[in-house]
Amino acid sequence: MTNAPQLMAGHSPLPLYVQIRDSLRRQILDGTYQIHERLPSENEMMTVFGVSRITIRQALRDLHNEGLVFSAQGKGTFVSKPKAVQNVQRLEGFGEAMAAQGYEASARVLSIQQLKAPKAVAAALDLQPGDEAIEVKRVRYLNRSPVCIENSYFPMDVGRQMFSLDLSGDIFPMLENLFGISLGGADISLDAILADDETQQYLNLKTGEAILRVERLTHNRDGRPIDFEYLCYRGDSFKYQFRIDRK
Amino acid sequence: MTNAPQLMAGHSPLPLYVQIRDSLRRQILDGTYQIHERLPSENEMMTVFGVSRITIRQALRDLHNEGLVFSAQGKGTFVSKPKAVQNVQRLEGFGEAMAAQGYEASARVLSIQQLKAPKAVAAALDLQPGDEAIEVKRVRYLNRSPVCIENSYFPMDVGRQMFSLDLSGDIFPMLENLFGISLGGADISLDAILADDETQQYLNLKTGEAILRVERLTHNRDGRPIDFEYLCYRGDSFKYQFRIDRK
DNA sequence: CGCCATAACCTGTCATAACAACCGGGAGGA
DNA sequence: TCCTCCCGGTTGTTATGACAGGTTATGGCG
Repeated sequence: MTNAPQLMAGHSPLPLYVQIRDSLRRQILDGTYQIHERLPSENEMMTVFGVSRITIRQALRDLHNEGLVFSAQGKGTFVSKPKAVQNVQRLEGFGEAMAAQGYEASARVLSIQQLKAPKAVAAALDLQPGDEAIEVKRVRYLNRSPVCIENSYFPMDVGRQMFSLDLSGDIFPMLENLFGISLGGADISLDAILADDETQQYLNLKTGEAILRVERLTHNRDGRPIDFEYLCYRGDSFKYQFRIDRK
Repeated sequence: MTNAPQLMAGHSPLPLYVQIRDSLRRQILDGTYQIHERLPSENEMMTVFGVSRITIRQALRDLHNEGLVFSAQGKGTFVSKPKAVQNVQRLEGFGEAMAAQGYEASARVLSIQQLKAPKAVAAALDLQPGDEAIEVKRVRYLNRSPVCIENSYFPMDVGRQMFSLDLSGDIFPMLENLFGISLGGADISLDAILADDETQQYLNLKTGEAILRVERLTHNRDGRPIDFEYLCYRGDSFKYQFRIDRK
């Protein structure tokens, strides 16, 4: 068979524009459409996929937001992007991101405890002063070398359930699948600091090395803060990459 | 007069959905609609603004991409945003970003010269090995304190014109307005390093301070690389913030 | 041959219409 | 009283049709 039609009409497991979007994305990523190559016009796609223009445009709009294509009025829609960086626009946990790039990622739990939330944590998680929270400390390994210390704080109703779970894997999929929390977005803040003693020790650092510190506050889809973390990465072995657009 | 209709029919200066989007954004930012408050339903907006549903949805879609609102099927569309961080999803130069937050930003040019592009620069700008490029070195000040050293590299056809310009302001608006380049997006990469001697000197640092290093490759709207920069920020006086979404 | 008008094609915007899926509450039955 | 079912409201998806405005190629005219 060919590459396109037969989008499974009938009762619709997935929206048509999702199927078309994913199909186009696959063809872009596997090189069927090369960089700067023109995609078929919206009209052509209408007949190829057998849907209306609005559906095609919805698929293209998503790809545009992902940075995979760009359009020029009067000319057409073209494949834009060269490479990897890409999907860091999407909220991913450390392990998810690394696995997607073929690294072997693991984690070791240092401690898990219930405590009175520090002021910054309480503010971030929208707690009252004096409220308690769950703290999870972990070390992250990449190819068996320690690269990151992770301090995560959860509100009680979320964190309570963690004492009985295996925390050596990724927490995001756990929140979504086991706890049924739909994650929405995250506010991220980065700066650079010098390693303190504890960090130095766990990351096998010499005195006075630079640390890339990430503060990440993750919300559920309704905007409620779910997870506030400090991530301290070895400056010499980790880069944080992403892509943004102008206007 | 009221706040809504009369969207200037006729020949259309701006698309309707842009006017509606901007109007809603203004009302969200000025507090007319509070956090987590439900916006009028799409049907109500249709009659209020006197346009069709597709136009309303296009406005809401943009606001959703900006992170200002979120929708729940069967319930409605709600104001999400917590606060500032927000618009860092947009590509902005240092001065633009700081001015938007009310800081006094300035820059001092250290040098501008034509040279053979270093290997990493050539790769980023898509140049042949041996090709020349223009290098601009500047120090960035915030409220009169130095906070950042900026090394920018431009391809010859873009950079050549810079020798005769005032480079103490922002370069992005210059590229757009004077050179007529439409900027598209940027790939950004962050890590942490220790200050070298030159950086220490220009940023008034003691020995061995942490530096937040940003590599930023900015493209025009067609995907051609235009500007490759290394930005070295004082770790103690600058944070890089942004927001990302899951799926 | 060169210039310009025009046609063909493309994306951008917008209207109208319909049905699906989901949420909340109220009515009605056990 | 409590549970269930249904209905009205809301967003999600999709079709069809139309016109505006930009780009490119073609072809005719000077």
